[in-house]
Parts: sequence; structure tokens; C-alpha cells
Amino acid sequence: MDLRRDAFQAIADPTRRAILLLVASQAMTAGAIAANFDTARPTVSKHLQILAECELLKQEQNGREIYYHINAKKMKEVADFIEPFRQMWEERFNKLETIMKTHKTK
Amino acid sequence: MDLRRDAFQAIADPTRRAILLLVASQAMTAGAIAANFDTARPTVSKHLQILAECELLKQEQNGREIYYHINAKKMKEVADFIEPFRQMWEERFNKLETIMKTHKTK
DNA sequence: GTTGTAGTTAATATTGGTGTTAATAAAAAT
DNA sequence: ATTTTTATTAACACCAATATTAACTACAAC
Repeated sequence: MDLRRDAFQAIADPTRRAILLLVASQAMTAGAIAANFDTARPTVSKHLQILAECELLKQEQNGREIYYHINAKKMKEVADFIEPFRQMWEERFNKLETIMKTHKTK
Repeated sequence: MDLRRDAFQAIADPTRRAILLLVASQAMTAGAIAANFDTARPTVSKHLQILAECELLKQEQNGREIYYHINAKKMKEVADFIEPFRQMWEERFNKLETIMKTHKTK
């Protein structure tokens, strides 16, 4: 069977989503990231590994510390999947807006 | 039994993403959907169940047939998560554009 | 009522992912 | 050089998810 290791699989886990939002504001070390969660450090480390493997995070060694940077562009894969659906729900919204406008002008 | 049941988990599976894209164009019965895949019908049925549970699909009974409709608006949950990251990668693009403009005007 | 079709549910096997503790690696501080 | 700090890898247990076949329910047509 396939070993699914893509952005969709990565953001399926709530802890990983929290890590991404946390790192989005600024690059952080694994320890600093783990400090924000109840789970043990190796567990966070594994999540970071998965996120790095999916290229949602980039590692940057700085002496003995490793900084994790966000790679926002990789989210585009997910965004591209959602785009057609976004068009669907916005189309419906626009229709509703048009109806409301015609009501007002009456 | 099944714990994590949200839109993120739902779209983590490639088969489910394919189902969503398939049903997006028009509502279909479970059999018609299953005909598009190699997997057995009960497997597709379970995927449909999960998608319905997450409210990405809506069921509509019509005699003995059950039609599955897309619920595009539910994708907004995922879109909302991605939005801040989208701003990040577009901001970088805008910066680049600004630099290129200043180069031109020189 | 019996037959055929649409679809789900049950029971089961297998694989994948999460999380823990313990061991290991590497760099800074003393 | 030894200790401390930072972080990953290893070994293991456990739960969740995917998939299959077989059995079951519901509806329609005859």
C-alpha cells in the first residue's frame, strides 16, 4: 500500500496544525515548540519530522540548536484542492446577495 | 470507536478527496460513485459514511436510492486554517513584485 | 409473496500512526 | 576532559483507520 506522506496527511493531526500555527509567527527550536504542549518531547520531535518530511517545515541548524521555519508555500497544495469548492460556496453567496439587493431597491 | 471525525481527517484520504471532486459536479448514488474506483463497494460506502458524518456530503433518499450531494461550505473550516499561511506566501510575492517595480522605474 | 437490485452493517485482518521510556549524538559551558 | 543541555533515534505497546468477504435490510417489479 502507499505510504501517504503529503500535506493533507500532515494537517490531519490537530497537534501538527497547532505546531504550524505556532511556528508561523516565528522560527523556533524543537524544545521551545514542545514546551507549548503536554506531549513528551520525542513525540513532538516525531511530529516535526513528519512536517519536515512533507516540507511544511524547514530545518536550519544553528550550532547545537535546530530552528524550524514555516514553509507557507507548501500549503498551496491544500489550497488548490479547496479552491473549486470555495468557488461553489461563494457563488451561492453572491446569488443571495443579488437577491437581497433587488429586494432593497424595490 | 472512531474518534477524530472532522473535515481535516476526511480529506486526508486520497480516495475521499477523489469522491468529493467527483460528486462536486453532480449528485450521485453510492453505486455510481463506487463504479469509479477499484475498491470494493462496502469500502466506498464507509468512505461516504465518513464524509457524511463530517458533513462534507449530504444524503438524500430517493426511493431505494440514496443520492450524495456536496456541501462545499463545510470546506471553509479547512480554508480558514490555511488563510493565514496564504497571506504569508502572497506577502512574499508582493514584496518581490515591489522590488521588481522599483527596478523598472530606476 | 418471491425475485432482483441498491446499499449498509458485521466480523475480521492488517497496516499505519501516536505516544512512552530509554539510549544515543552533538555542541556549549565549566 | 567532563558535565550539561539540546535534540534525535530505537524499541516497544497501543489504538485508529483501511480494506476485504459475507450477511443483512429495504425497496420495487413481477
